Amino acid sequence: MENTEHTQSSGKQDMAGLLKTHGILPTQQRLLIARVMFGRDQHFSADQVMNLVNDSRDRVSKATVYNTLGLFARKGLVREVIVDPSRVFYDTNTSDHHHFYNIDTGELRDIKSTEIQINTLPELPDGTCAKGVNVIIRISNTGQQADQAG
Amino acid sequence: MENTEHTQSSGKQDMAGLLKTHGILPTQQRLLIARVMFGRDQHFSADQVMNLVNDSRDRVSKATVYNTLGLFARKGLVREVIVDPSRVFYDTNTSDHHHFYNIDTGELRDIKSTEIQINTLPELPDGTCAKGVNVIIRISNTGQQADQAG
DNA sequence: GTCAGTGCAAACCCTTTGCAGAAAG
DNA sequence: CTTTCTGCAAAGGGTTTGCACTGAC
Repeated sequence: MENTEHTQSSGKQDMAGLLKTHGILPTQQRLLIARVMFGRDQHFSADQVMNLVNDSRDRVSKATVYNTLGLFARKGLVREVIVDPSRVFYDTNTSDHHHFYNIDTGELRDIKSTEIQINTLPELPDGTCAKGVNVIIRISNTGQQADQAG
Repeated sequence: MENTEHTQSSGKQDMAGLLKTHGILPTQQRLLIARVMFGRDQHFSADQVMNLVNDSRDRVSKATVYNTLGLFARKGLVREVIVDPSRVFYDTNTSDHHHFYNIDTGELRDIKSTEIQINTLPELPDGTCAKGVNVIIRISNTGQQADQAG
């Protein structure tokens, strides 16, 4: 595979390269979605991506947004983040890191992997291998009271 | 088959007490659900609870199962575990601990809090307080290969 | 007797799917 | 020209809701 460095600044060409690098055929819709996601904030629900893409003059159908996000995740371009039972978030940061999840606002925020140091990891169940360690720190806005102490 | 007369007096009282302790009115259906959950394995989807409850001669409607699980979670009797976008798990173990999640089988398994030692925790965003730290180690059965190559 | 809880089915919401037409190579 | 992708709308599956009935106190 060609090494197409993605400088994140100029756009269309780099994105096409980025997609190809990940084994993804860079169609028009996929480029739109990729450009929208890699150009801004880094956590998106499918719905947010839908809105961002369709704010511009171009448009992509809902089915294609879902299919594309699933494809990106499978190919390692983005990472799925499961913190909310009602929707999946997609994170353009695929490096090793963790998350704050604000249960009041739904905001998702990165924690650098260097900011959480895990000393001991348990031994894995027999016949399994680790696919990833996710730390989620659920936070809420001070002053508000949840039902349960965590 | 199963002995459906086992908890007529003693189990019922304990469960009723447990519910009351958590500020939950111990109705018949809630007792059934609590008895099913606290009597076996410790991670349940709503659907599993539904099946377990309705295996016996008694029955509880789907709406009541969902409402009850939500109530139990809000009252701190069980803990919601969010690891799978397609369903919520309820954990009868509310003490501080973490989870293995087998992405192949969907199996959820406890990790004692003593088995994971976290050295450094990041500082919280302004105006927020921590509601819980969840560590999820996603595992898969050895030999199987995920899609993510590039 | 009063008020909360329950059951049913329909509503909801996010996500996936089937298929015909369009685009990519 | 062949294969893959896209769009639409409908289906799916877990969860929630509205309302009349039942049960708890």
